[in-house]
Amino acid sequence: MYNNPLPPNTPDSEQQLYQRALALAGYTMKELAEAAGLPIPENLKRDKGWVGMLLEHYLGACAGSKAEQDFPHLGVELKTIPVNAQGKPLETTFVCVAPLIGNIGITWENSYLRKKLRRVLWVPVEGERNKPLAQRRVGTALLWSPDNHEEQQLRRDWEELMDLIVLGKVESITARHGEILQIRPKAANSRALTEAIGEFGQPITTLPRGFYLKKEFTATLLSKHFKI
DNA sequence: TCATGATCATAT
DNA sequence: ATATGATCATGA
Repeated sequence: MYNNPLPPNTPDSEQQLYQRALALAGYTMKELAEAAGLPIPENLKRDKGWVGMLLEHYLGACAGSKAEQDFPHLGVELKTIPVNAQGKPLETTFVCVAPLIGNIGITWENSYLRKKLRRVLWVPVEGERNKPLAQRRVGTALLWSPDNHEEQQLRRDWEELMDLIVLGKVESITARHGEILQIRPKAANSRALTEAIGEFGQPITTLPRGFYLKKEFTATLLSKHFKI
């Protein structure tokens, strides 16, 4: 197998990527889909990742890549985020799967979640369900890295949640754990199972989980940047 | 009304 | 089943 080749149109610097993202502001999904020659679904019920894939296309992300970020050569992760008319997030943000086994030697410093969030290109897109997908517009993109405070919040939550996983308490974790990070199911359906550690240290089978950023956190980071 | 738990599509 | 991309939809 070949390694993931970079797309021919991938940006070769962070600034170029950012400028390209800024240039999308104001366009509707219909305009972008038509210009790209892509069919646009009526809604996202059966195409939940459609907006993300469309933006990946425009920004030259490595589609289908198994690399650690969308732009591995730049170390940047792309996140589209659905927002309301006031720019507030309508959904939590999926970051990555929570590892339920094989966590010996895993620390915050070398964690996959930290790596994913080191540098994020946030692209807000109107996402209110009463607005037809075709009419939804792209907002102003934001390049972000966690500041010291944000990093400490992330670290505390990650360590608390990972402790529970390692101690066999994964099935007692709810979305209410964590200040800014939460763990929720991330699966095709409730019958998809994966291996984890049970309350007596024995192997169990449970729903795959993912780390998500809570809405209040992403709302704050977006507003911080756009405030005056 | 809204967050939690559940789910959808596709590629490998 | 796991990874990518996330949003849906129902109970509180």
